[in-house]
Amino acid sequence: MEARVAEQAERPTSKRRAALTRESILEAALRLCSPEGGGQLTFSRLGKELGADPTAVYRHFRDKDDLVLALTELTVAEGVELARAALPDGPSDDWRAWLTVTAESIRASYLARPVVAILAAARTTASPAETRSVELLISVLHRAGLPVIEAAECYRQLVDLTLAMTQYTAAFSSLDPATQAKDEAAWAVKYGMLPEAEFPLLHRSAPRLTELFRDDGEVFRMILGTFLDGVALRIDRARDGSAGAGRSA
Amino acid sequence: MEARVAEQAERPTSKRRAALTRESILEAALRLCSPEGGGQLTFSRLGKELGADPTAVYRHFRDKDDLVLALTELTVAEGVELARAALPDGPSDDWRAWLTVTAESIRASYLARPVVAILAAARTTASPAETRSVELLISVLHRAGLPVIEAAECYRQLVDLTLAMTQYTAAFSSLDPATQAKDEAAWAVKYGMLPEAEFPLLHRSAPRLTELFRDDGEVFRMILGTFLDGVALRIDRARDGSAGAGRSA
DNA sequence: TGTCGATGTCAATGCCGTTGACAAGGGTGC
DNA sequence: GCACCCTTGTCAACGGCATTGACATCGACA
Repeated sequence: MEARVAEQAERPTSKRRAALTRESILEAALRLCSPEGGGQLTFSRLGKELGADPTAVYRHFRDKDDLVLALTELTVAEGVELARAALPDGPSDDWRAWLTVTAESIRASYLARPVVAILAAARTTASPAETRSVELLISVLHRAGLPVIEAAECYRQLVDLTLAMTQYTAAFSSLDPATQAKDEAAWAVKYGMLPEAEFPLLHRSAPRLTELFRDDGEVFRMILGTFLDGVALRIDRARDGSAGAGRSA
Repeated sequence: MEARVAEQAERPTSKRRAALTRESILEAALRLCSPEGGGQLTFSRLGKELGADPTAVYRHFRDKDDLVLALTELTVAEGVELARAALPDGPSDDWRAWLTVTAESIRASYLARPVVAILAAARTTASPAETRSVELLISVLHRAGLPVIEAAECYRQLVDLTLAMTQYTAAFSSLDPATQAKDEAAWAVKYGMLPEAEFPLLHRSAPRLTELFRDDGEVFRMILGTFLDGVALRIDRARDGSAGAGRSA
């Protein structure tokens, strides 16, 4: 079935305009999900983008969730690819760089389609491309000195942390500008006009806090840095603990 | 205006059944937002819960966003209160316990109303009750040895991390059971049936990973732990750096 | 008593996801 | 070549959603 659809895509059948295919629909949907896409993914908008009836999409995807899941798979695939391109092929000893690049890649590919980030939210897809990447990541942590189980836990923490933060950022960036401004105003009022006598510390750090409000990326990088410091500590502990007994399995 | 509404609330006017007030609406809304509430907050459901016409709510809240913001303020207020009850009144030296309790309290009060967590998502409210709590938190970090600005950055990291993770969990828990099952099945297929030859590490850690899939709370606690280890490192560094110059301001 | 503002009701609007009935068209078997 | 069917696209409709405007009600106050 998949093959037949692809065949149709290659030969435009020379009849109607560009027959709808899974791929062409996903492309159009990704266009709508981009930051410039307008902030909403609906069937009517999708139909307009494709020059076809909105309900035609239902011939290729069971429902919206099905479509969103496919978009999510494309997105994580791109994230994995992004990370692979920036990392050596085999496992490396620089676990910190490895984890940083992985996290930033996931984040970048999601933020290129904020709408997907929001809709995918808590969904998990089982994309095969991702699996090898996970195995590699765990192996890097394991070679760094962490027992296997702990390395796996660490991977899970990193991924959840990254996905949650990314979704958090995407949700805010996809608010209409008026609402965003309202929120920013709330921050400014809250932290900019505090009486120094009652809130000396907040008063002094207000400039930095408002600065951080505008820069989600900076906050994420800081969190990631602190988190990785914690991982470093764990690695040290694991090495010290297993020092007398040699390399643990 | 606020006073008049409250007055009406106290004297039920003895005419119609329980006049609608801001408070009664918020109460009903919170009931709908609880985990048992049905997973959706809509005007029609709210109207039914109140025994009134759905659109009557518009006399008390400009629109849904206004309502959600009010619910959010209640929620963070409860979170702050929860934390305050579990912590000493004045600043303490146990910064780690302080941060842990704060994070867990925020998380707990949001997860008691997952719908609010989802809808509030990236919104920021300027609730005055929260401000004192923030000042205290920064002071705890400062007393632990962090410069003021760094302490503020640390507060920001903790809050964003906690809110993002909480929202992430709430989003998943508010999926309809069928979808949740589908996701869990995806995980099981992905990590349970991996060929040991190709994915030795994933194969060994699969049981732990599936266990973690079911327990968001555990993942959050682990992330928080690792993060706080990173904070500890920063505190140590700050202390070492300022050791020769005495207590920094 | 009459007026006004605040509150509740009702009907209607427009967008959303989704469904079912129907039409067109090409591939397959005769 | 013909009939058939399966896939694909179209159209109209449904129920749910947030929101709005016109109307009714009722208490307060002059």
